[in-house]
Amino acid sequence: MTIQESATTSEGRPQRADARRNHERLVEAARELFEEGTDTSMEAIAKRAGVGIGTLYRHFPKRIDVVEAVYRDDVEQVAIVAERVVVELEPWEAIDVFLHAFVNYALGKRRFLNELREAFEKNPELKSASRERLDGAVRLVLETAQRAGVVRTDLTSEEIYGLVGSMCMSALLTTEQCDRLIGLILDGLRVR
Amino acid sequence: MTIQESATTSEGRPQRADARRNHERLVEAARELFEEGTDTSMEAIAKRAGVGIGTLYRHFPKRIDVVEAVYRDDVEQVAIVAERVVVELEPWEAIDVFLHAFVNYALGKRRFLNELREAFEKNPELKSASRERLDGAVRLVLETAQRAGVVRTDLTSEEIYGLVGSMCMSALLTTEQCDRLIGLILDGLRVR
DNA sequence: TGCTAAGTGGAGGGCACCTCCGTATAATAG
DNA sequence: CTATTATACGGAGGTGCCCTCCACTTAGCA
Repeated sequence: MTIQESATTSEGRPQRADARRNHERLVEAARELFEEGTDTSMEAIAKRAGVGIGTLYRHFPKRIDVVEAVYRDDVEQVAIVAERVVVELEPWEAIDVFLHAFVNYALGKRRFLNELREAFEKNPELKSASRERLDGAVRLVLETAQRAGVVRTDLTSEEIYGLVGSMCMSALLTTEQCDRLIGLILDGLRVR
Repeated sequence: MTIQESATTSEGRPQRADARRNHERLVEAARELFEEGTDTSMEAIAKRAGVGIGTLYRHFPKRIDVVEAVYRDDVEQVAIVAERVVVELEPWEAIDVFLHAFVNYALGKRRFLNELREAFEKNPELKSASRERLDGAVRLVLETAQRAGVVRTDLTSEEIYGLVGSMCMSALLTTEQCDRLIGLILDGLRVR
């Protein structure tokens, strides 16, 4: 668990402005560095965020807490994409854009599967909460498309989630193969 | 690549007896320690093998080389089980015992999937060679059972290998679930 | 404007991977 | 059996990483 979940700690004053800014910078820096491998050092993350190493550790007591924060943020981004596409795009376009964003998210996770497993073990709430959030995002987009009649109705969000998720996690498929398979899945979903 | 593949280097004298003994001890010690997590230190491996740290590094220049050696050895063990069961056991018993040994091997690999991926990347020959060896082992046992008429003939070794392998690799299944599923698969294979 | 809780930053402890090189010894030749 | 030498051993110490600690700084409030 990181120091705060929202702008305020559970009791007492609101978090100071500089602390909040640094927190955001650190997550941002960590995500950028994780893009190219999980073997980034804590020092590198702090440096990139423009803060001291002590500050990094104040916000994230252990290395695994940084992983967790980046993961939480990624999940949030995917969920936000879902909420945006259903109001901003046509139903079919929405599911198309969303699934690609989802795959993009999931493929990134392949890199630190081990670290993620560790984080899940340490904190089961993380697993269930993010799973719920992601499943809700898939459901939102899928059901919108289904109600609009552009996607077949004999599939549930869990099935889509499971199919796409495990496809991305498989060590046997390349990124390109996953991309092509997403096209295939979309074709299969579409009502003709 | 470790220092030697067999008893002799590519040219020149045979390897010294003490070096050979230490090599075996090191692989043995590493396997035992890896059983309970890949975060074992090099010092711990050397100590358990009863050799100095320098000796460990003489045999395995990088940490990943130890992982590779243990993996090679594990694959070899599975292949040897295959060769033994086909001559020592009845055909049905043979496939039963072998598949359990195979699952046992594969489940152990879940622990250091990341490290293994790294080893494969560094040395593609490792991946193809072990895959070939394992597939050959499955084929030997399967075809023996098929010729004896105790196993259905409409399945190939690749299919069994893929099915059992991916089942074991899935992060979603527990060891117990895999064990039960192996029973299921065996039931499905048997000619009634 | 001054007070103080909240926050910052980096020196340094401890541990892990790996290198280097002086010492020891197995294998061979005389 | 002894001498020779390539081969192998072992561990002190270099480097880098995770993390702790605490003296210093600052945002936010009265």
